[in-house]
Amino acid sequence: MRNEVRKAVMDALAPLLSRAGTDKAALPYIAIEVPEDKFGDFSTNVAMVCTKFLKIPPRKIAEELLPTLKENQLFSAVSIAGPGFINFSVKPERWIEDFRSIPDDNSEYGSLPPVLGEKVLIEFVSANPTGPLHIGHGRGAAVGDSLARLLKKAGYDATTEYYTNDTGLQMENLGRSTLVRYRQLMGMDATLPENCYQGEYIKDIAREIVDRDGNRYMDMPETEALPFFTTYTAGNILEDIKKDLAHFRIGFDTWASEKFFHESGAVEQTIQKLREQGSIYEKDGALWLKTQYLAGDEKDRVVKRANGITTYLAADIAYHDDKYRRGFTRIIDIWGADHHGYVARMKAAAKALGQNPDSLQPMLIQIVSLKKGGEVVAMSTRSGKFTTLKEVVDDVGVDAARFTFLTRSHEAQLEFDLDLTKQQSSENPVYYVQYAYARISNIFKTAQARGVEPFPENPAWHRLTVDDEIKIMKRALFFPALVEDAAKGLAPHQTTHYLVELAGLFHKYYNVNRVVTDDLELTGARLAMVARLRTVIKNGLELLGVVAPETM
RNA sequence: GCGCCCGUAGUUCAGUUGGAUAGAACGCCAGAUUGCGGUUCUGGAGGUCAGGGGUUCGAAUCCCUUCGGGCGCACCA
Repeated sequence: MRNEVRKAVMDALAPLLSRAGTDKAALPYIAIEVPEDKFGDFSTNVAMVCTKFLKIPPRKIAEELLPTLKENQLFSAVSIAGPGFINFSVKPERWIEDFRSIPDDNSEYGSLPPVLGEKVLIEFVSANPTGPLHIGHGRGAAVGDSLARLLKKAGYDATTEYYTNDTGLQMENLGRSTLVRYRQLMGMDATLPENCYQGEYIKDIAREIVDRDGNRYMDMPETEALPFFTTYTAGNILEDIKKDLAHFRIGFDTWASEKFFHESGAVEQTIQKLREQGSIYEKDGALWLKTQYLAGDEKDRVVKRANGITTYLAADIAYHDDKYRRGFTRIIDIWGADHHGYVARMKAAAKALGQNPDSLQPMLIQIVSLKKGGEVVAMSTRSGKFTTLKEVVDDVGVDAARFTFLTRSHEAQLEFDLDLTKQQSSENPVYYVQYAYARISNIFKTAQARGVEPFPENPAWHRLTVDDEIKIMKRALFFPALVEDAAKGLAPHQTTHYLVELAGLFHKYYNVNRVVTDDLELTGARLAMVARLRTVIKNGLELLGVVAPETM
């Protein structure tokens, strides 16, 4: 529908453009919006936006467009208002005509035609296998997964990936942590170094090794035992991470490993390539990437240390090179907000690799603060004192957790209220939306119990005259536009707001209107309507990875 | 000290690449509700968009500045 309005506007604008001798490629973005009710169904700022361009006052442009727009059969009314807005009312029969094309069988709806020439990679979570996922990872997971669903729905070729940092100094620290705990369990007087991982889960893993292999590693020198402990611990933790993610309904299309890029020689090759090409130079025995020159970074960054060991950044450059080689044209990296200093570095890397830096889109997820019993729960990472994703999900459930993570823009800090999220009442948006779905499902059960034909061949659409019915149909029909907007804006949280609004319209309607009545014709029409509403709610929840329940 | 992000109703947050009288939920106040299924609905109060300056037809949105909060400033990852 919105696209039809856009086309009508563009068509009307065409003569003015050719008269001015300009083509529409140079045109600024023209908004087709859904305004407040009183202004009609759609509005556009086209006249204001084109003022500078055409050197004509906004109201004058609007007046020139008006006759053409009024001829369009889509509209029942077109008017100029305020500084130069053009407001449209769409003919009621056109709304119904469009609305009836929504499937009434809960099937696919809202998918947009394929976007050609774009291949998107979304990398997210990518937590180091040094400990369990915490609540912040959960937010990143929910955002990344929902974004992937959204982009796919919007017609993009999108792939999800998890990058494991399974090598390097932190991995050694991890292995040493387990080794020390192991020795302690074997009765040895060993103390855990500062830079080691203090969490209880390390002890559990050490205990597993004791049960498995007994004292086998006690006599070994550390250099010999360490690799085993590192590999075992990381593998063990990664399995737990995968389990937690699976339970949170997060799946990845592909898994990438830092170790692989080192072992395959890709890291060295990439460094070599960039060095020959002039983006890397040598200073103080180390190799530096010109991040300052390439992307305005504060300073240049080391990719290979003086001791010959490559840095994390080096591997990440090789990894991103690999992403581009695999044919991705857009690379979305979802990171914690504490990585913002890393953005310039990777933009520089993209540029050095010969790519457009704009094709790399890091999304920084702001922190989550946990609130319990009205108080904010303190969290610190390394010390092992943090709330795990698993704890939260076990407490509030997968649906509520996912939905809550997606109620806020990813770039706003989020307060996660455990008590509220756990509550199964209308105060909790996720239940409010799910309840709307369950209610509709129940209406059909009622209809069935009363022997009413739930899907009449030709619903009497003209019987749907209640104000709220029209509102519901219009809002439901906005769904494809929502998919388009949210995908374009990388803003999956818009889906939750939309669903809450849609559910609100329905609850209000339900409260004053009965669907199943003795009036069979009206009943048939209303059933046809709520069936289509159900489709939209289900497909919306699907974008969030939240279940649409038949019963609560 | 330098850099990045943020500051919107009592609270948590939206605000569609600058648009019409800044919205929602929760909370609060007042009411409705024997009905398909409970966890329902209606109305109301509530704002210096942190403060100040600028850009223009028009600013919560863009620029400068002050204040307040978060984060980052490694040859760690």
